[in-house]
Order: sequence, then structure tokens, then C-alpha cells
Amino acid sequence: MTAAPSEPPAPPARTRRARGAAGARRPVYDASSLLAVAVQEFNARGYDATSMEDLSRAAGITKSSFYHHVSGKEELLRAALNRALDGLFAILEEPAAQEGAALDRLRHIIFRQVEVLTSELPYVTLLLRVRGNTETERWALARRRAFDATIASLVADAVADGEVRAGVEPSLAARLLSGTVNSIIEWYRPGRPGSESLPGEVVRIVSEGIIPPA
Amino acid sequence: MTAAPSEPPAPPARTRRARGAAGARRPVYDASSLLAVAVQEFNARGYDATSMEDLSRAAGITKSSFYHHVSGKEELLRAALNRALDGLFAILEEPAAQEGAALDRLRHIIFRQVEVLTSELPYVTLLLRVRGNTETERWALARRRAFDATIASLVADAVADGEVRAGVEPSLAARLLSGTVNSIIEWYRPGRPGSESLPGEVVRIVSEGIIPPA
DNA sequence: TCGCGGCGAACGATCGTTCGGTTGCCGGGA
DNA sequence: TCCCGGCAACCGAACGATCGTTCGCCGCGA
Repeated sequence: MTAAPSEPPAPPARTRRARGAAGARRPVYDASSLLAVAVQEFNARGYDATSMEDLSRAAGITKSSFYHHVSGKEELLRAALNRALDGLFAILEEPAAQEGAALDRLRHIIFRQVEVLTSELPYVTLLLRVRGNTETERWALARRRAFDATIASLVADAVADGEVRAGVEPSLAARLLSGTVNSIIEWYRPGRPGSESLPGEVVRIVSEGIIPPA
Repeated sequence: MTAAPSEPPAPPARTRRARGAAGARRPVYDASSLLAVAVQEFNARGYDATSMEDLSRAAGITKSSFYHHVSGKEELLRAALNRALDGLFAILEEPAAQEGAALDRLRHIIFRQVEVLTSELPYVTLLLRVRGNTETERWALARRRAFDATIASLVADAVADGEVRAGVEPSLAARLLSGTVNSIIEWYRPGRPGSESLPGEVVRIVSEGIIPPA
């Protein structure tokens, strides 16, 4: 599928120069800036629908030049998914995610998960759209399921501790919780007013309900 | 991308016979059964990653035979997206979605939306993953946005009528609401126990909160 | 005999990737 | 100071594979 043409030649987001300080050499990319460009294109068109030609054009160089900096398409995907997963799993290592009542830990994780979702938006977006077509994607899916399972067991703990009122089926609650939080990537865009209050609002809304009873 | 081999030759889900009653002719597909096969494959691998070879193999015939029944890949997508969108928009035409207090109409729509999501699962799943690469996909995205906008304005009405307690930012609530409901496609599979009570549980959970305050 | 369902082969286009070659800045020996 | 060898960045062209689609033909039941 050939999507609508991505952009004009586009002012590439170049970052550094080849060497030294006042390098007269032409601007140069590093691996992470090319990854950022690639992930943006992946998210715009979908990984499979994005060609290496698309990526190199968005970077402002030719396809063969692009290959001088990166080892391949799937390697770009792997690096991006890794970044997203590392950000998410780091949350579980925080003291507030490991100590205290289950419900408090859960609320902390939700709060931080929204923060990571927004700060690492392109990478997490890519992660949440993976389908499992390659070994790389299946590995990412497995890691993601492990993260969700941790949250699900925390929800179950909270119910078992009597911290959540009866009638909430734990596994259903956990699934809807993850779905609600993850759906933020569908509409959140950085730099809009009110962004900094989003994590707190999400925690409050999943606690009190979206459309509370009259 | 070449996904893992889909299946062995696969017992194709053939539906009818060519003609007459005791037709000795080999089984034959109609357009809708081939659409069902195609949509399942699209969802398993993603639309772009699914080749016509994959589709015909899943149907148990060759690629060229497959083309004898369908006019092309994008036409299959269009038919599938249309089916999903028709199902969703039909909800808005129901009397209970048009009469009564905003909050009641909203709850009815959520209930029915979960029902349609589950009964038309493969088609709605495909719809919710469209990225907008072709004119067909952009048309589907526009229709989907119109549906979401209807719900968003209903949420705003409920807030304006004082039916929802203060502190809920209407547009944020509407987005999280849609995200929560739509996330069901990520895990719901038909035929599991408790399926019939899901719509009611979802309505209750978005009203009372997923992890209510202690 | 007609025609529908199915088939193999091939079309041009595009895919991810590789290769050989050119450019121009830079460090270091004369 | 000058020059030169090295090398990082970049490019055009092409590779084999696979893509969606088309074509001509065949077998068989009505």
C-alpha cells in the first residue's frame, strides 16, 4: 500500500555534526534521532505499510544512505519496542510500586503509566499496535503481557484485601483498566494545555467512574 | 513481512453448493463467507501484512480462484469496514438512543455498543485498527470520528444537565469512555462464559469506577 | 454445448537489502 | 604551511523476493 506522500523533502531533524566542534562537515544523524524519525513514520502509516524509502525520505537522505546508519527495518522496530517496554517496566521497580497497600501501589502505577505513555508516546504507541508477525514482535507482545499480568494480579490483591468494593470481577476490571489507560495514545498529543494534570485525572476517573450514577 | 505460516491447508469454512439441492459440484463460497475468512486473516496479521496469497490459502483455493469471487483486496476492506460502521450507527437510530435524559441515552448506547462490538467482533476490530493509508481507510476513519463525536456531545449534554457530578471534564470523559469500550476487542473472544452479562457489567463499571476509592 | 469454478503462469510494481563508487573534511608527515 | 591518505557520509543502481492483479485454459455438471 502506498500511502499519501509523506512530506516534501522535509527539513530533517539533524542533530550533530560529524566531528569536532565547528565541523564544516555536513550535518549528520545519530542512531537515536533516526529512530525517532522512523518511529514517527511507523505510527503514521503502520509498520508494515512503511517502506525504507519512506523512512529515508523523512530523514532527508537516500535509502542506501539510511542503511549506512541503521542495520535494517526490524532492528529499528526492536529498538523502539525495547525503549517503550523499558519505560513501562521501570515503573514496577519504583518503591511506591512495591511497598504499601495493593490499592495504593495500583494507583501509583496507573499514575506513572500515564506519565510514561505521554512522555514516550511514539514508542508506546508502536508497542500497543504490534501484531506478532515476527519473532521480534512476539517477544514484545510477551513482555507486554507480563506487564499487564502484574497489574492484573495487583487488582486481584486489592480485591482480596477488601480494598475494592464487591461486585467488581478482578480480571474484567484489570482488562478494562489497561484498556482505558492505553487508549490515551489514540488522542493524546504533547504540548496541549492540561497535559501535566492528565495522570491525576485518569487515576481519579478510573476510581470514581467515567459517567457516575446520578 | 512474511508472518508465520498461517495454517495447514485448513478445512475451509465453505457454506453452500453451487446450484440445486443435491449438487455433486464441489463446495462454493459466497461473497460474505469469503469476507469472513479475509477479515479473520486481516485481524491476525494486520491488513498490510496480509497478502492475497494468505487469504486464498485460508479459503482453500488459489489466488486466481479467489479473484473470481472478489474484486480486490481493498474492496474486501471496504465491505468489512462498512459492516462494522453500519452496526454501530444503527445503535444511534434506536428509540432509546434518541429519547429521554442524556445520561439514560448514553447508558443505552454504551450497552448496545458493547453488544455490537462482541457480535461483530472481527469487523469492528478491523475498523478500530485502520490507519488512514488509503481513501477507503480515511473514509472509515471519518465515519468513526462522527460516531465518537455523537457520544462526546451526549456526554457534554449529560454534564450540562447536571446529571454527572462536577469535576469530570466532558471531552476527557468521552475519550476515556470510548477507549474503555473499544478496548474490549483486545481480549474478548466469543463463546466464553459470562459473555452475555458483559454489556451490563461494562455500563456499571464505567459508572462506578474500575478501582473505586476505598 | 455452455459456463462456472478453479488453476498455473506471468505481469509490472515495489519491497528490504547490498554493492561499488564519489565526495569532502580531517589528522598528521614533510 | 602544504599536501595527502583515510574515512565517514552519501549516492545510484541493482539484487532477488514478494506484492496485487490479470490472463488463458481446463474440467465437469447442467
